[in-house]
This record gives sequence, C-alpha cells and structure tokens, in this order.
Amino acid sequence: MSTKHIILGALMNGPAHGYSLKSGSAIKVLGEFGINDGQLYPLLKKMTDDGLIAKEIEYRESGPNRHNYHITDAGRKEFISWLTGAEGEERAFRYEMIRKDEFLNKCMYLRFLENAGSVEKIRKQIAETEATIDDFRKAYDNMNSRGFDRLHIMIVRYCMMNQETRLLWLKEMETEFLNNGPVEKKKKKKLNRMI
Amino acid sequence: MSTKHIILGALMNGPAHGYSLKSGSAIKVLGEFGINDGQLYPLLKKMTDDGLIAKEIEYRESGPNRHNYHITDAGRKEFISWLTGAEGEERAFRYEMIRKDEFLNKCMYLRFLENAGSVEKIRKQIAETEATIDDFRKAYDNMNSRGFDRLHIMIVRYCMMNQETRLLWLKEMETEFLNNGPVEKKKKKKLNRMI
DNA sequence: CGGCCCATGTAAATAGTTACATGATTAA
DNA sequence: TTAATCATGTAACTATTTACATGGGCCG
Repeated sequence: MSTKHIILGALMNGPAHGYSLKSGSAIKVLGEFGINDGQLYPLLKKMTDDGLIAKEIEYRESGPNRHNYHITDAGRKEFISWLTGAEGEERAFRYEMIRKDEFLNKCMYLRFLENAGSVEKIRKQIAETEATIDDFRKAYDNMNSRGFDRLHIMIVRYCMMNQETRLLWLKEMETEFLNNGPVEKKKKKKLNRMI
Repeated sequence: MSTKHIILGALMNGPAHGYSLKSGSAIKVLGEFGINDGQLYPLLKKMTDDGLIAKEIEYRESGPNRHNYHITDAGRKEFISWLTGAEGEERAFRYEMIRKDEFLNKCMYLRFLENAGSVEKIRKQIAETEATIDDFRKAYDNMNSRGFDRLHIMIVRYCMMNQETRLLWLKEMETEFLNNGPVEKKKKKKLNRMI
C-alpha cells in the first residue's frame, strides 16, 4: 500500500492532523495527490491500530478538535525500510505510462476520430500543458529565489522537464496530423522524417 | 472505469477472446498494461450483461474453447463517446506524476537516507532507465522499418522521449548528490509552503 | 442568513490484486 | 514426465471513490 507510506513520509516531518495532511500547512502531498476523506480517515485509524502512528487529541475552543498524529518507532522503521528497499523501482513495462495518462490512452485510438477532432484534442492538450509548464516554472523560480532545499527544487524541475517533453511531442503530433494525419499510413513511406 | 474503455478499444479492432486480450497477437495493451484474470473475466461478463460486448463460444477440438467477444453498437457508441469527450484530459495537478512513480515518490524523502545510499539508488535507476530507453529505441526502429502506422510509432516515440528526459534528470540528480548532496542541514522550516 | 472553510468521520459501491481451481495441449 | 502455455473462471481480500452526515466558525 503506497498511501500508507505517503502518510508515514508526511509524519516524518512532524505531527499532523488528518485535515492538514490533505490541505494544511505541512507537506501538501496528500491533498495535491488527491487523497479523499473516505480513504484517509479509515487509513489513519488502521495505521494507528497497526502501531505505525499514534494520536493525541487537541481539544480546542475555537474550531473543531484536532487529532494530531505522530509517527511511532515502528512506523519510522517501516518507513525507512520502504525507502531503503528497491520495491517498486523496477523497470516500467512498455505501456505503463500510457495507461496512467488518460490523454495518451485516448491517443492510441485517434484513428477512430475525424482528423479535425484529433487536432482539436491535441491543441487543447497543448494549451493545458503550456499552462502546467508555466505553473511549474513559477514554482521553480520561486523556490530557487527563496533558497529552498535542492531536493525539492530538483523534483519540481523534473515535473517541469517532463511537461516540456510532453509539449514537444504534442507539437510533433499536431504537425503529424496536419500533414494529412498518421491514419492513412504505410503507402507513403515517410519513414525517414522522424528520428 | 478505464479498463472498460481499454477493452472496448481493443475490440474496436475486431473480436477477441479473453486470453488474447491479455497476451494475444492483436494489440497487447491489456497484457502489457498488466490486467489480471481476477479482473478481466468478471469485467468481460459485466460488460456483456451491460450490452457493451457480446460473445460467441468457439468450440475447438484442439485446445480449450474460446469465448470470442465482439463489440456491440452500444459498446461502440460508449467507446466513441469516451474518446470524443474531454474527461480525464484536464490539467494534471502538481504532484500527480510523483505519486504514480514509486521511485520519484521515494526521492521526496531522500534526505532521510545517507548520501551514499541515495547515490546508489539513483545509479540503479539510471541503469534501469538506460535499459528501458534501449528497449523503446529497438521497438521504435523496428516499427519504423516495418512501416507501422505513424500513430503507434509516435506513441512509442513519446515513451522514449520521456525516458530520455528521465535519464537526463537522474544524471543531474547524481551530480547534485555527488557535490555534497542536496540535503541541506540548514533551514527546513520553509519546506512547507510550496511542496 | 447562506455558503464556504475547518475537521471529523461512516456507508456503500467500485476497482483491482492475489490466490486458488480446472483441464487440455504442446514442448523440453 | 514435467513444465509451460492456452483458456477459463471464482473467492477473498485490499484499495479507492463517491456520497452522505455532523457541527462550529467566519465572511459578506
């Protein structure tokens, strides 16, 4: 279970309550990763039962009480063992990334669409990607100028690089479809055009 | 449910039986996407009940019988509607890709590891990535020389480009860690805001 | 006052994995 | 003869999503 490790990872930086794990001030991983209440709260309970984390309830007069969770020794051990181990770092099988990307997935079947429809789809995706790059670049510059730690800057950098690669490819796709589309293939061998 | 659409997409190319969807000759998407029997067979049954696909049993003397599924009009309609629609093509939220990538995920916490351990991890990942690139390049060249349709070539191309970007970044990471490592001993307090 | 943010949860459904079960053909 | 491949499936479990339920505080 990976969500478990994300929670442990978050709690390695100090205690946090459920809501803050999703949207609070600590590391916003869970929130931005899109965990939902229906999974988070039961999982916190289970991890407590398993002895990986423990909680103290913070009774507050203004606002609802908070259940502050902190990582236990067992949890820390589990986390480090996960971090050290090589599990999940194996080579991706060929089309793994396609399945994880709905747009890419759809691209597999673009030949069932009119050419114009494909181009429209690709252009929309180009716009999305450009916006995302912009967002990442802003975060990247901001983190750099504020002297954030290199590790986190590098991770944002990777996200940015990835989106830039995506944009490059999308533009190739657009060109491809504008030159008659890749659907009617084979006969004309323009094999040498791409590297 | 996305697996449903993958099955519909596969059947858009013509009928197939369960086993061939996983490992057969057509598009090996499902097999390479890693679907498992426990999901595939019940899903095929459900989709049949829902009227998206239909089956004919092919009784064979040599070898087990095959349940050949074909897409129905309702299934075709559902598929085209999914393909045309924009659902799932929205902009990725910031750390989506990290969560989908166990290695990246671990990278977030590399500061809890000894520098040497991090470098080792990164180098192993570099080796994996180089092997993957090699694999993609071979597939790409092969598909090109055999006159495959452009669409599928382009998709393999994207996979390749992505891995190349990954390699680039991994090498940056390696350098980063060799130059003392990005693990600052200094301000950890500002970690919170952006990430 | 109405709606959003904070903060906790539960219930029900869907999705996906792992393990098991069967039985025939084919290749080493 | 043993193992792998072909081909189907079920059962039990785990993971995830969606929807609901609660209640105080804050803002316009």
